Amino acid sequence: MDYTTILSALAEPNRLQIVELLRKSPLTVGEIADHLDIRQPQASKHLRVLHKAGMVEFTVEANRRIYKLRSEPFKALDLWLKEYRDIWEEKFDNLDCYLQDLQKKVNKENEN
Amino acid sequence: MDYTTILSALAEPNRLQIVELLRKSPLTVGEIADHLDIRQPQASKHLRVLHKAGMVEFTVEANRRIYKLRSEPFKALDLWLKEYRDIWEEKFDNLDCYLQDLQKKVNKENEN
DNA sequence: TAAATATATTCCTTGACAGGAATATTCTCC
DNA sequence: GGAGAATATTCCTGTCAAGGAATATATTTA
Repeated sequence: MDYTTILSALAEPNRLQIVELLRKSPLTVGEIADHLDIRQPQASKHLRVLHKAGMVEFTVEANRRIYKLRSEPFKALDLWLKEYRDIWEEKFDNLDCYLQDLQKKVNKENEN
Repeated sequence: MDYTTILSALAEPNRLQIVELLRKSPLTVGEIADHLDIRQPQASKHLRVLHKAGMVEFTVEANRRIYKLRSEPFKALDLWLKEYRDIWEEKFDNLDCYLQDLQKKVNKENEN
């Protein structure tokens, strides 16, 4: 899954809004369509694009599907964006470095 | 400048590559066209889109234009992405919280 | 001033994609 | 099993964006 897939999935206004909605809580297709004031088929189609991009997943609940965000693409975007941080964070003083290293260690320990 | 503008600017493969290139160093239009193996007019057009999205700026140097990245849209994306961090960083232990608060204080002091 | 270089712009064509409408599929409940 | 609800899919149409080719604009150099 490459970046342009994720980015073009997010570039469509309705899909971006869907993602914003799902950030707060998982939702069914109908609920999403209601919130965005779009018709159900469009909601389904947008969700399909998001799903193919790996950005959402769903659980089947009777004849409804409950969609929620997946973390991986956001992690990927974050990783990509990290590479650009030194464009605007040119200044690293000692305390900053110390805290960042310490933070990394803590995160690493939490993975186990 | 809203997010979808930035995202659709980045969603095009050639433009994403241009951004990746400019991350390393500023470049002229011709150099960009060479690197991406595209024709000069397409490079100009893509740069125009990136410029309208506020992602690049240029300095005029004789009859050449030297393009470089602007930091603002990346800051904006980073800010947007921050809102999604708790999707995958669900676990906050005490040490984590302590360090994050401390980090915020440090950043705030650096702004002055 | 003429030629050459670097870049931007315009026009045209083609392909992708979003929305509308209708329909198919799947499940629940009576 | 039939009706209704929730969701997915298909077909159609219009719009928009990217690439190609040609041209315009600006700047340097001879």
